[in-house]
Amino acid sequence: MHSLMKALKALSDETRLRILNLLLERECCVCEVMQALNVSQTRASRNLGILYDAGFLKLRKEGLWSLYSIDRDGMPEYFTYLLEAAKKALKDNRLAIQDSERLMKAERVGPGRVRRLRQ
Amino acid sequence: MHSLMKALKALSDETRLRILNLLLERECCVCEVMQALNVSQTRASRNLGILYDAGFLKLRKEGLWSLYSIDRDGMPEYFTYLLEAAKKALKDNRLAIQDSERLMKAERVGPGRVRRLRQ
DNA sequence: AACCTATAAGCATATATGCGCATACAGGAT
DNA sequence: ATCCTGTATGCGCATATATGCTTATAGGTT
Repeated sequence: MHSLMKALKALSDETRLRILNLLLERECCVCEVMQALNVSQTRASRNLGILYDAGFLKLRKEGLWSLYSIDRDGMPEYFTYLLEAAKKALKDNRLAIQDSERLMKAERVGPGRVRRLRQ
Repeated sequence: MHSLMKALKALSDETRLRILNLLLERECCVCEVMQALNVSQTRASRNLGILYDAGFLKLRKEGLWSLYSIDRDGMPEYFTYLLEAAKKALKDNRLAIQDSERLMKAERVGPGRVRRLRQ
């Protein structure tokens, strides 16, 4: 039950649902998430970490980048039901759609260069 | 997304998962829940209310009793996935099994008489 | 009417959560 | 080695959450 509670807590947050929405499309690094959601680096990293701890994500390091993706093989069977529910609920969500669009334009550069690009 | 978040928040609590476990078996009144979980009246009532507000339960009044049950027809489609996940995760849970056993012995009497029965 | 009884709601309090700021850490480049 | 860059973490603060105690409400009984 503890694992389920942790998973549910992890999902019951707007930021993290939005992140999940991105990762349901493809693997992302922290800097892509922060661009797509338009949130701070701290916020992106923290919430990815929470989803990771809950068991939804796996992490792959590539040079400087931390690449997160959904850990379909590693997670308990019943997590799939939770993902399915999230998928259904996010399908027509305005915010989630916007995020997905911004993800397409996002570049794999970190906060430093993002800051510069914005000026 | 707001509805999903509310649903997930409602489920991400031990007391409420235990309550859901009972209601997956059958309709219950508040006093039966408090006996099965061995918690205070306030706690049983509050958490039933939270599950109700989130959209999982329906309420039927019968005399003094408030009878809560899972609202399969009234809830959004994707809630079923959440219930399915909870069901799977609770299946072998020690606490949940104990609760179910105590539910069988519970009587449809409120806190007043429960207190007296215990002496 | 007065009195029980089952449930809900207000209030106070302890604990948990989310976030930004600043800083630490680690891989690459020079 | 130093410097830059992407990510993670400690700290403090504001807000949210869960719970018990007490009180209110409403149906039943006598």
